Amino acid sequence: MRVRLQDVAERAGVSTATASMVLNGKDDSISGETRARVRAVAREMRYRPNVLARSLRSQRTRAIGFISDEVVTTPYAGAMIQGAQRVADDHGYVLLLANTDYHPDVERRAVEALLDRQIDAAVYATMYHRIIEPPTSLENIPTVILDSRPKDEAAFSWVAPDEVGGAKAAVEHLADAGHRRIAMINDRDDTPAAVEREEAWRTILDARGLDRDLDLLAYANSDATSGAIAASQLLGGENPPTAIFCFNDRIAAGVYIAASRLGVSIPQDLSVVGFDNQILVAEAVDPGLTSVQLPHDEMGRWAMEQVLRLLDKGAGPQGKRMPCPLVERGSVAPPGQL
Amino acid sequence: MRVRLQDVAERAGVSTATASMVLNGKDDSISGETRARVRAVAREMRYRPNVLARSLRSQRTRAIGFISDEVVTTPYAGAMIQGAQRVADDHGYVLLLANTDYHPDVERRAVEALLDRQIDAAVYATMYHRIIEPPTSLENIPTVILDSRPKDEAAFSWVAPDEVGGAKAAVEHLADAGHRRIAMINDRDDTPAAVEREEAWRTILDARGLDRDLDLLAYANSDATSGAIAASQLLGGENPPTAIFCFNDRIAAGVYIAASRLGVSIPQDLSVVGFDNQILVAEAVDPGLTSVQLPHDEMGRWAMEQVLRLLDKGAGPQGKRMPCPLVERGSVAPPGQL
DNA sequence: TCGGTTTAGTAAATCGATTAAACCAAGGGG
DNA sequence: CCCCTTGGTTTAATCGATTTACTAAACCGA
Repeated sequence: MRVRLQDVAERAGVSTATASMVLNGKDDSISGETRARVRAVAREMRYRPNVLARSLRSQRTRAIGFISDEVVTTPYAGAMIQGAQRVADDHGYVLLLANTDYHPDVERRAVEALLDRQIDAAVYATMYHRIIEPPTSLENIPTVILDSRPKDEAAFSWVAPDEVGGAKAAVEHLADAGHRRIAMINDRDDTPAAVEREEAWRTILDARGLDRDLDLLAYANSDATSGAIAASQLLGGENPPTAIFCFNDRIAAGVYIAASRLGVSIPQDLSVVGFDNQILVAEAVDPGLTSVQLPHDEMGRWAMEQVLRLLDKGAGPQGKRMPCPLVERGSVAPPGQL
Repeated sequence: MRVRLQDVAERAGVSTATASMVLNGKDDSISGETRARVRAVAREMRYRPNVLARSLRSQRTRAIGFISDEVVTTPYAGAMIQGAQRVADDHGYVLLLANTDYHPDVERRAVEALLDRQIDAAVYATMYHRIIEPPTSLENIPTVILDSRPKDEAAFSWVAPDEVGGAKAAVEHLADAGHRRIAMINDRDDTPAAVEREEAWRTILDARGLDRDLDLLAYANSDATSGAIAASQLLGGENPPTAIFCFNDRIAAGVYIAASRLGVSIPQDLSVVGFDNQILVAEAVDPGLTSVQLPHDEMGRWAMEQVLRLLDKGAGPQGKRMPCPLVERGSVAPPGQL
């Protein structure tokens, strides 16, 4: 059986009230002697407060619900949880995990379960950047959206990647290397990530006065096989690009495959930039893939820090675009002298 | 303010005792009429019990601590959490996350924090298979070790990959394809994974009467660059192998890189099998990498199921080796006719 | 009609803390 | 000598449920 506050109090010859005050630092009106005795006994008996009882009384649990659509299949998500978890831990908070499986009913049940446990606040995370509408029951507690944006930006705090900034950096990097025909293989889905990255690509091409033919844009599903098909298409044209900016690293891996089959060598004949900076992919290909990093860890941290801000300062909702730095490896070089 | 049981009871004109019994199905001695009324009122008022209060009274929280050394950086871990989480969820349990950062002090603090919250049981997960000694405070509650084995196998339940079985399958697959010179690139660390996979490789070579020269075994760190170096070494010998079994997929990616540089084509001139079946890597290379899958999801499920078994049947500790299936892609073919 | 059993329900204790209010002794001021 | 602080501590209420022990009324057979 665990040692209770009462056990400590008895052994120290005081009431539980006194013991409680001493151990919680509210000991202004407790004599130094008693204070020392209680502390000594508590340590000696290895007393640890029952958080359940404390929370019930104080109406604060120091638990944060972490709701996500898929928990963690990709390494994507891992870093987000990790970032959030660290910050929570540093402040004596604990994370309560739940997932929605992309299903409204499951989501409702999961959120209820968390609220039943009286979580103080929640983080609502998604596996990829999109526009969402969290369950209304979350409006009653501080909630931060992680890796997406809410339909109603005034209702929730949120943090999402700065897709435009990241994509611009990627395309500018290629332009700076001297490329004039920079293609893009985008994802087929109509997500903010796809839309904004493509828009950024267009913006830079125009700003730099570079070629922007129709046949410099191709679409693929987000996997290597599909990426290889799109790449063969681009490279098989009559005036092929000298550089390709890919929606993600898996598509970029497909570009490597297509290039190798066509006898096009990277980076001499073709430069490639990916997105996501998935170490596993970026370092599995040769030469290493230059890629834009999604700042999952930073976003996770920011989300939790924002939760804490909302909790103690009662600050208002806030949105944040997190910068996406370019990570250079060996897949970019000046265009070949054809 | 949330609706309390008392509110329901008042509205229904009964005592909280009655309301509690009705809502918990202990209503043998409650009239059908009262029963119906209480239920109706509860539904109408959207009553949800306060789990904190219930847990305090009943001494059971329906919360399971999930302790891991790194939480989740690799996709490895993701699947383990996922598997465990699903099972927990199905049984009305919730996961409380904590990590140890491979540091005993952090671990102690984390475990204390969980115990303070009165978790009913714990899962102690690691990012890779090794021999561990969980903190003694966990011996007081049902604890299952996930992806490792305890020093004292009688004290804890555990589940770990069947390394030997998986590795044997891989090497046999190569032998079945007709290879007689099957090399292995192993990890340098002295972990169960490395030891057991190498042992399995030896066993099969001997059982099949295949070559087992010293120069068929190389070591590398677990990344592509290091794998490439080891592979060049193997392939540059005077009597090079026709197949390589790699400790993991990242090393296998290195083999691809080395092969491509040496003009050795896969699978015509060289067959490759990896370990881990990391989709990201296995599908990023061309041809796709045949690899042994680590059953993370299954292990996660099993661990949680075992936790539940320990909780309600009070069963004794148990160990389990989870099979590692071989996933075939395109990296294995019969040896070339040199 | 009486003791005994059912039926239907309630009062109060309990889980383990926190905290507002009350209490008591000592000392100082009028 | 009484009142008022002040310091030091305790009493008791409270958080929101569960559960044990108990009661009141109805019923039942002899």
